[in-house]
Amino acid sequence: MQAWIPMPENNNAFSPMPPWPRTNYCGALRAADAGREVALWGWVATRRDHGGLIFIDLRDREGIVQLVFNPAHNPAAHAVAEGVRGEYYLAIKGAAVRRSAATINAELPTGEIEIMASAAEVLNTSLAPPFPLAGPDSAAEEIRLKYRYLDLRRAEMQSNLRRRHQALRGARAYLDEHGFIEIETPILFRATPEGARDYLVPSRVNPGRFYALPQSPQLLKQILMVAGFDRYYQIARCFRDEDLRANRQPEFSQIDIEMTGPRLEDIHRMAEGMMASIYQYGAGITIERPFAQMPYDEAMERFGSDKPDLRCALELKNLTAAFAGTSFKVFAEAIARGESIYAIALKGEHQLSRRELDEMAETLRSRQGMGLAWAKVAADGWQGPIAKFVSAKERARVADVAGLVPGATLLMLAGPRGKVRPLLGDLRLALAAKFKLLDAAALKFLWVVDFPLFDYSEEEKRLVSVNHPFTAPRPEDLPLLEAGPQRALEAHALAYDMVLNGQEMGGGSIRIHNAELQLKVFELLGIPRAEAAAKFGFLLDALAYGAPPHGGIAFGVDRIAMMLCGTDSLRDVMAFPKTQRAVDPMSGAPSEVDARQLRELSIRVAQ
RNA sequence: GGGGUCGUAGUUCAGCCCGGUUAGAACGCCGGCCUGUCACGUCGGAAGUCGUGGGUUCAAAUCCCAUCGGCCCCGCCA
Repeated sequence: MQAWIPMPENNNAFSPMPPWPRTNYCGALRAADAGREVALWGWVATRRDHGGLIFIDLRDREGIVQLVFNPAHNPAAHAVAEGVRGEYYLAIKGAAVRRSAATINAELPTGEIEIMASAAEVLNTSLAPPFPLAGPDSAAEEIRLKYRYLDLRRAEMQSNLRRRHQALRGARAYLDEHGFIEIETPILFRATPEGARDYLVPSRVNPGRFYALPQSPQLLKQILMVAGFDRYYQIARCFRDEDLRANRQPEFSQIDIEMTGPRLEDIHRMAEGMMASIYQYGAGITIERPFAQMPYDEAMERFGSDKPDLRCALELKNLTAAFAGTSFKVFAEAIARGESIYAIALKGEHQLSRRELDEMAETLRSRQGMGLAWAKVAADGWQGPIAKFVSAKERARVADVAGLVPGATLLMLAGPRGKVRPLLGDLRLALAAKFKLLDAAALKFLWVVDFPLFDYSEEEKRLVSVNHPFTAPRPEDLPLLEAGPQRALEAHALAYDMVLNGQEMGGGSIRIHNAELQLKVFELLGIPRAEAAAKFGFLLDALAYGAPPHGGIAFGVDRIAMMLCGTDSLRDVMAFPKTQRAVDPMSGAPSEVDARQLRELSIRVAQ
């Protein structure tokens, strides 16, 4: 960290306001502006000094424009340009003139004109930037984050953040138009059980007590429905104290939406309309509606994922029945244990080498403890290590189920269905990437519906919510909730995810608006009535006062921005993200604090 | 918490396997020359805690151990 900034040399004429107003953005000038007198402010992108003539590319948020300093035309301005360096901030005046045919730069939107400078002032000097600001990112991420103000000057980051802004404009425009009211909810809220680890904030005036930063405004938006706002939205900041990933930051934004009395299709049509507006504003793309819909069970069965990427036609095949009675020991034993055999069949044009197959099998064996069985399908039988254990009858049945043609490669896994399907789902995506089966330009939207209400946590030895504990079950499944935890696992939820190209864009549910049912769900989750009353009493109370049926959805703003910008990293669509260890290299957060601050908060740091 | 990978001028990287002169390149920076460049050109120059600490060795950027940091992944997280 720099202890002090070296005093810039020619800064004796400090003027807090530019000497003249700006008439145009540099990058917004066009051929049609030729002949105008313009006044510009901007950063020096590059300077090309020909000894006499000096060219400067001046940059602002709209782009760059070429300035020409000619000593014969204006010696004073030329003298200023001689002393100028990269990232100096200049104010200039001059005439926009059409370039001669030979000097037009077709690479630049402003390339048909240039500015003959008649006056120039240095509003601020600059140290030499620590990394190049032109072109794509060419510096380590740590350095980009430390000098984020410079990184954000780059055209790519300017474009990403503006696209994100446009996307949010699209969301707001749609929601405003459809009667949704934007309401802010507190950042200082209370810790609740379930879900992710909370960020805690100590209370000075209540020693020993803590606020929690909201993981989402879930409970508050439900209470706003009880309060009668009928339709609510918010671009909400959410906080989760979990380990980071390329697409996970400790604080992130959601478009949070709730409405009173919706049917499932009301929410879906609304969300599709909003997404269409986002794509229209954010990318100028018109997306097709309504979106396709697929039950969770089907998604898992066909694609091994609850967020299938439909850009790829490859599907999983259930071969359990085809191998019934097989003499291949591994499969026979799996079937005897009640397990399943699933497979992916690659077409003949997608060949894997023996080495690739072995590596794939080795990865599955070492990481998952699963044995991959593979076979290449020839006209007269199968080839591969297991071929000799498979009878002609079985081959025929498998060929039928999996639609095998000669030349195909069959990749099979045997094991518990809950394990085999997701593994093959991952394999499917890896194969799709390897053989370039994904159309990069396609936008395959999908609603995944009919999620299970509960899952069983081996770790905690209890039921856990698949979505969150406020998700309503399907009405026809209510009796299952009364029949104990085992039967409750069969219950389905009125929950849905919006999936785009294999990414979860958003998800939501119809909520429980009945206090008794809510208590029942808490009970199934192993939360005793007393604890529920202590931690969620305010919600239960609210539900008891004429709470209307309600439901909603929340979208990941950052994910949406990533899709729109075509980047794989959240950090490229956030202005000030944190590193994988949740540190901000620019400000140094999180930092130690004064002993006095800790004392006021009644906090002692354990050694 | 675990696995992988990277860390060498301001920046991006080579050198590391196989230890041995003065640790190189490009871009950037500084200075000279240059009136149509747009990644200007050209001549010259400065610039290094080889992440840090320890060990092995006559000798370590290079081999070993530990540690810190970036990134990716698993766990975790919807």
